[in-house]
Amino acid sequence: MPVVTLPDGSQKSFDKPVSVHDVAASIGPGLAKAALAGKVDGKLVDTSYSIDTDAQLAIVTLKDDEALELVRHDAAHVMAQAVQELYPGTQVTIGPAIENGFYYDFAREESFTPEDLEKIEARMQEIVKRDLPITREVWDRSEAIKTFDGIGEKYKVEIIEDIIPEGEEVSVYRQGEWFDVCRGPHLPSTSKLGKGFKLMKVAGAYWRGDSNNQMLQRIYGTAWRDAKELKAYLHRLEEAEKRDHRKIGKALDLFHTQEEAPGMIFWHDKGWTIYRLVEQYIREKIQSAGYREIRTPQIVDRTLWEKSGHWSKYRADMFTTQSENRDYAIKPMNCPCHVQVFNQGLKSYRDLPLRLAEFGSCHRNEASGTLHGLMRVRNFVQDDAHIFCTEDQIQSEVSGFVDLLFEIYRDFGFQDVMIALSTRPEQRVGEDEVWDKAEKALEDALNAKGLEWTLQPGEGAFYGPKIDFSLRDCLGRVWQCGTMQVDFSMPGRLDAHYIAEDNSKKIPVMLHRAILGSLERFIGILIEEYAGAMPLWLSPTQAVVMNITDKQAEYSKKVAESLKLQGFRVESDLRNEKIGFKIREHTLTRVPYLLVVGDREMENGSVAVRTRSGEDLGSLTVDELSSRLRDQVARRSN
RNA sequence: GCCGAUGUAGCUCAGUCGGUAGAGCAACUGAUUCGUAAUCAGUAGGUCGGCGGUUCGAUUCCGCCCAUCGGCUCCA
Repeated sequence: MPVVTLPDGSQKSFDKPVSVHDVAASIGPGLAKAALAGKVDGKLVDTSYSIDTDAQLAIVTLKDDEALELVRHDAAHVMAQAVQELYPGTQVTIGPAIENGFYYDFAREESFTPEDLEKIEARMQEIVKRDLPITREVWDRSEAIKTFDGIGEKYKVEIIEDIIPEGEEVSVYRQGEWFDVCRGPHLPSTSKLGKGFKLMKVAGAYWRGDSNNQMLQRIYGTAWRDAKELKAYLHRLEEAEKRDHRKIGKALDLFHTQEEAPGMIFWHDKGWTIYRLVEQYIREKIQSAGYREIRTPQIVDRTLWEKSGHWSKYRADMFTTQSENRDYAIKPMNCPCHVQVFNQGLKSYRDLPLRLAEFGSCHRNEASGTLHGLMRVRNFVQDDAHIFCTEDQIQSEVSGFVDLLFEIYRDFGFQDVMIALSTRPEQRVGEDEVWDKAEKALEDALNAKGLEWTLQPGEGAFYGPKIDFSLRDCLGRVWQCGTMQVDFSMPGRLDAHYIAEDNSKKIPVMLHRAILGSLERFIGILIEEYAGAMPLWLSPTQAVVMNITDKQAEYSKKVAESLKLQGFRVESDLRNEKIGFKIREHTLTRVPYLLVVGDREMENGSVAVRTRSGEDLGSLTVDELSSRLRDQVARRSN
């Protein structure tokens, strides 16, 4: 005799167990048709789920966010069915819903081609049309293993064997002839998938994410409530692709790369201007935060890397060179050198915390397949620093760092920062009590700021826990920028010590920290964030003075010169072109201010000001303009 | 590194079922001196990513390599 309570508080009682679908039908035929799933006491279930005790029930329809996930998951199943119908012998593995869509990993000898994707998509549409009921079955575990083994699905067998404990039952979803092991829930039938899906790309993916395993073929798709939402998503993607820093970098003449130096950037003057501005800004920030900037060698004898532990662990990823029978490594990081600086002269506890910063150029021989524009390079410069301190100072240093980081991110206009705390991995150095203390220090610092963060257990470095701060690129890909890592290992390995208050010799803790991370990567993200229209303070060219006819050439030069003397980055465009042509060109290269001078302006000593967004600010005197620019630069506003 | 795709003029791209290639923009020359997103005309520009093979002949077909793009793995 279940009593079902609906979200509006109304109750319905039934004299026997009822399915979610039955309840929906008892409310109305429209709802029965729209019902895709149910939420029983907060748990998402199929519409066929039988309610036999009193329960809270919400009927899930396409309007609900949960439904979108079901749609995506079902799209994966329908795709797998389509693939297996079209390409017999292909084995299925796993196929989850993901952000914006779904994927399914297949094991098949031949590769899927773009034409195959079209065929598969067409077959999916057909399966949707067939309107196959999707039903849940419960199988005995050993029976399931036998069945999947019998049809040659060895990956499925492995999944059942590994994921489902012996003695437990296996839930299987069936649509027509096709069935798959799945936790569910699923839509009531394939037609509910509708027309809002599209296959996007094929990619390789290792079985179970392990590069020692066989490589499978992953087909990615996107799925939405309907065709209209799909179209909107595809449009958003197109727009996002226009922000790609590699495209903008070329279009705005910021940098280039070429075959002869894979993963390394040729910075052009405009891009390098941005780079220097970013670096100079950070330099000022860290100076007032009590850091001392140093500079250490790029090429260092291998013995130092052996001592630091990098040679044994990362040798393959280091560029090396040799001279006069000595082996060297081109530094992949600055920290061992910073310890050398720390080690010069006897340090006292009074010297701590000692914060050593360096914009050091590092090289890492990243795997070729991982390189990506400015985001993943082989030569980069970090806004790197190492803080030598006592264990007791960790928390206040972390706290101060987090404040500085957010102040800086704010100045660059970033709001959406993802924070993750990574704790002790299985293989590690250091006492557990020290780990406890360090992890707690990091956690407390984050919580004290009221920040949202996620925990990544076991993901810390072998030498200590860390906090990572990540930003997203235009396509939503996440890139780590800031970092704060506690290190109990390296100072000891490299003989760093200080004299404590009690006159004993102690090893300092070292904090590795960066705010922007790689300047290359950070600038890539900046370019995408602003779609190339950098805020005034970072614009390589802040204004262009353009004349209407040759008559105003001298005056234009004078205006440009005067602004340059005041410290602004200004160019003049005196070409014999129509004013519309010049405006178009400089608008497309995202110059913030376009200063037009004709006879009128020349007469009254002004400039006609237009912004890159097309706004007409009317006539301003050069003084009025420069105070406007100065103010905007000071506020770092866009 | 692994899987797949791609590589043609400075840029964006078309093309050749094997007979050494084209457009638009940019560049250059000339004309035009013009008021807020493209003035007109002309000229020039390519070892068709690299190396090798097949062929009378390869940018096109085959092999290897390099780079790029999308994923996977990795990221001290």
